[in-house]
This record gives sequence, structure tokens and C-alpha cells, in this order.
Amino acid sequence: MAVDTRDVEGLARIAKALADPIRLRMLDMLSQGRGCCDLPDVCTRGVPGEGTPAGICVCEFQEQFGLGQSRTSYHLRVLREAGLVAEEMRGKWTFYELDREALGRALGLLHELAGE
Amino acid sequence: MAVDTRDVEGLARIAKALADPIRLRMLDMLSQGRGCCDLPDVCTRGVPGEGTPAGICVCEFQEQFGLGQSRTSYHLRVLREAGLVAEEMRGKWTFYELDREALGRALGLLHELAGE
DNA sequence: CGTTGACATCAACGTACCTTGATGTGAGCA
DNA sequence: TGCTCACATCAAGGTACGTTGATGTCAACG
Repeated sequence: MAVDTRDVEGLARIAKALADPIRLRMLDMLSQGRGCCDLPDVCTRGVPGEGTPAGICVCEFQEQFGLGQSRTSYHLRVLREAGLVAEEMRGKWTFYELDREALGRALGLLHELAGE
Repeated sequence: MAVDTRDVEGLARIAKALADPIRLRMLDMLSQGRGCCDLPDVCTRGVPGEGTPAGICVCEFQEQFGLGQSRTSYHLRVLREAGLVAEEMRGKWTFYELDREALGRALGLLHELAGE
């Protein structure tokens, strides 16, 4: 077997996180890295902490996909628990950032599994 | 958005097919391409049709993973319906083969989505 | 302090998924 | 023809997943 059994379990968990159009588009949005925010009256101003946060805040996902708050939060949690995104809390906002390394590892395993 | 909406739907369906350890190991086994069969008294002999079949027959998946017949058939069907494997029927045996191109396309999309 | 805004989490519901045993199908052999 | 073998498919059950509305938490602002 080309791929270790332990890897297979982890890969399956990541694939499960990828198995939803909303979450794929969230990842796509994150990979574009177009920081947060263009929206007025939201997290553009008043973000405490040093410098501009790297990720995208929850409100922008909601806005972008027209999702309810709970639904948005749920899908972000799935991505977080799969280790595909990291969260950074700033004041009352939460910013999500793509973990490119984790995604890269998963893709590497898939390539290995596909026989290069 | 880097990835087309239509692609996202297809990619989600493929990711769903990948979201199970058994199916990942099946794909792994297929990518090894170690034809069928080393087992005695099974599809080694008596396969009608021209030449040696390219894929792996169902009985070998059963043997390899210790799965029931129905369960084996179910997971192979999921992979087939996702377009990741192709089936070739020979006499009373069915041989499954990895569709490397389909898997490659999915991986390409994922790379694109990950921002290269 | 009390309020508000951003978000997480819970509870409930419908749906899809996975497993198992039973039944169906079609090829090959006697 | 009748049997068997390899496999597909069905039916029923449990479990996980996705959606929605309600409630909880915590920071910022007055």
C-alpha cells in the first residue's frame, strides 16, 4: 500500500470537510486572500490588536454567500476541525485564515495515492 | 472566485466519494495497478475475453479488506458513480480500474482552489 | 452596569450515508 | 435444464450530516 493507514483516516476526514460546495467556496475565497473587508460599517474599522488581521471575518462569508449566521458558523467550524483553517479572534470579530500547509499535505497524500 | 461554480459542485461530489477510509484504500490499491489476481481458485483462471483484464476484481477487494460482498459492492458503486473508477465485465467477474484522468482533474481543481 | 453587535453553540428536524441480510441476475459448468 | 458462483441491488436499521431558530458568551460602547 502506497499510503499509510493512519494517513488514510486523516485524509478521509479532510475529504469529508471538502465534500460540500459551500465549504469549497469558502476555501476558495480564503485562498484568494483578499483580506477583510470592503464592507462599510463592519470589521473594517475598530479592529483592536496589532496590524491588519490576515484572514476573513465571518460576517463577510455571510454577506458573500447569503447564508444565515448559524449556518455560516457551522461550516467554518467543520473546516476548522478538519484543520484546514485557523481562527484569529480580534475584539468581537473572528477572522479565518487558510492553512495552506495542511491543505498542501492533503493534496500531497492524494497525489501519492493517485500514483503521482 | 478562482474556481467555477459548476466545478465546485463536481468537486464536492468527488470529495464525498473520497471521504471514506475504505474507498481511499480501494483507490490506493487500484493505483498500485497490481492486476488481478494472486489468489488461487479465483479470477486468475478462466477469464474469457482478450488478454488480461486491466483492473482488480471485486473478490480481491473483499479478500483484501475482509468486507462483506454487499458492502464491497456498495463502495465500488460510490466510486463508479463519482467517475473515479471504470468497470470492465468479464464473464462472471467484474474488474475495476482507476480513472487516473478523472482523479487528476479533481486534484488540479483542488490545487487551483488552494491557490497553486 | 446595561445594551448591542458578532459570533458560538444547542436542540430539533429532515435527509443522506453506511452497514447488514435477503433477493435478483446473468455467466459458466454439469 | 438445473445448479453454482460472482456480483448487483433492495429493504431496513442505525448513525452522521446540514439547516433552522433559539439561547449563550463575550467584547465594545454608552
